[in-house]
Amino acid sequence: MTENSPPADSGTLRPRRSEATRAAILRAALARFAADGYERATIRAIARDAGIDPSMVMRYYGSKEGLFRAASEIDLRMPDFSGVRPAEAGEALVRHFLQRWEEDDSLAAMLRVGLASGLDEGRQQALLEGQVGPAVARFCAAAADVPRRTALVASQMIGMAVLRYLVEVPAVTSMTHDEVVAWLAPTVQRYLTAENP
Amino acid sequence: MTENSPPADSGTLRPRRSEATRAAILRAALARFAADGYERATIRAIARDAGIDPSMVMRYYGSKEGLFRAASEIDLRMPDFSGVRPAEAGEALVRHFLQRWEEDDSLAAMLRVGLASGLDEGRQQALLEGQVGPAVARFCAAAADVPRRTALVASQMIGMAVLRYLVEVPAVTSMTHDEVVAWLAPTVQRYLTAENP
DNA sequence: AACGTAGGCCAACGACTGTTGACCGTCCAG
DNA sequence: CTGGACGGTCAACAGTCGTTGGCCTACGTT
Repeated sequence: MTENSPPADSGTLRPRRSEATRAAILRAALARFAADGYERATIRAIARDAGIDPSMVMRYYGSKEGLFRAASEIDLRMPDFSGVRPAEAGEALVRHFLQRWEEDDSLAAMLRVGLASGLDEGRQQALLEGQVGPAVARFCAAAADVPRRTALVASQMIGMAVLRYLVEVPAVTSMTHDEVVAWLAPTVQRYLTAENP
Repeated sequence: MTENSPPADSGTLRPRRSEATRAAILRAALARFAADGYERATIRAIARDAGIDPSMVMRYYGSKEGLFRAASEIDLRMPDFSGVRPAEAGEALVRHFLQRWEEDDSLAAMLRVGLASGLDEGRQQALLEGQVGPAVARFCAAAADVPRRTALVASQMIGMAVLRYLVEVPAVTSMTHDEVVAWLAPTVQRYLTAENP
C-alpha cells in the first residue's frame, strides 16, 4: 500500500521512458531538501522544479518521506586506502572528505537535513559503520577499537563540515585545502593510530 | 507592529504577574523546538504545554519566529580561564563544554534547530566570536590567529556534540567524561597553542 | 485497426497551520 | 463606586500542505 515500489521489473527489460522523470524528481528533491530543509521543501515546489505534476511524485515515491529516503542515499565513495602508508592515513582521509564534500553539494545538504529532524533514525550510524568504519579499520590494529576511533574521526570531520559548509564561518571557508589538511590531519591521524590514552 | 516588545517598563517597577506565564511559554517552546525542530513544533502544542491559549504566545512574542529567537538565546557561560595554565587549556575547555552540554539540554537542542534551517543567520558566528573567541584568545599569543583557532576548536567540539547528543552514536555516548577529555583535549590544545603548521 | 497500458494532468479533499479580533473576568487606581 | 487596563479564552479566517482519484493522451503490441 504505502510501499509504492519502482517498476517491479527492474532496469534493463524495457526502455521505461519515465526514468528521466524519475531522475528529474530526485534531482529537484535533493536541491529543495538541501536549500529548505525537510519541512519547508514542499512536494509542489519539487514537482514544479522537475516540470511535472505533484501527483507524479506520489506515484513514483509513494510519499514525501519515501521521496526523502530515496533522495538521501549518501555514498561517501571511500576509496581503496590499501596503498596508503599508515603514517599518511590522516591526511588521506581528510583530503578525501574535503574533495568529496565540494564535488557534491548533496552531502552538506543531507548533513543539514539529516541532523535537523530525526527522520532517518539510525541512518547516520549505519553510514558510520558501513562506510567510514571499514576505512578506519584498515589503519588501526585492534578491531575492538574501530567503532570508537571511527566516531572520533567522524566527530572532527563533521564538525569541520558544519563550520565550513553549513554555518560558513569566514575563518574556515577562507582556509585552503592544504591548510585544512595541515590542521586536521594530525588530529585524525592520532584518532586512528594513537594508543588508547 | 511585528515588534511586540516585552513590557516597556522593564523589570522592577510593577510585579507583572504575567512574567510566570511568559517564562512558562519560553520553557515549553525550548522543549518543543528541541524535540521536534522548528517547523514541527507548533504554537498550539507549545501553548498546550504551557497551559495557556495559543493566542497568548502571539501576544507575548509577536510571532513564531519571535518566540524562536527568544528561546534560542544561547549562553555558553564560559568561565574565567585566567587561573588555568596554558598547558591545561585544552582539557579545561573540553571539560567545560561537556559539563555545559549535559547540564542544559537546550544547548544540544539549539544546535540541532540552529543548524536545521538558516533562521538565525549569523547568530552562530556571533556566538563563536563573542563567547568562544575571548576564551581562546587568552591562550594564544597572536591576536590575528584567534578567529581561525576559535573555529578549529569549535569544529572539534561541535562534531563531538553532534555525535554524542544528536545522533547519539553508542561508541560515543558510552565514553566517560574522562575518556572524552583524554581523546579531545590534546586536539584542542594543539588548535590553541601549536604553531601555524 | 483496435486496444490495453503507461505517463501525465487536473481538481479537489481533509487536515493542520500561524495569526487575528472579539469578548470576558479580575484587579487596581481614582 | 466606577472605569480602565491587564491576563486570558474562544472561535474563526485564510492559506498551505500531503495526498487521492478520475480523466485524458500517446504509444507499442497484437
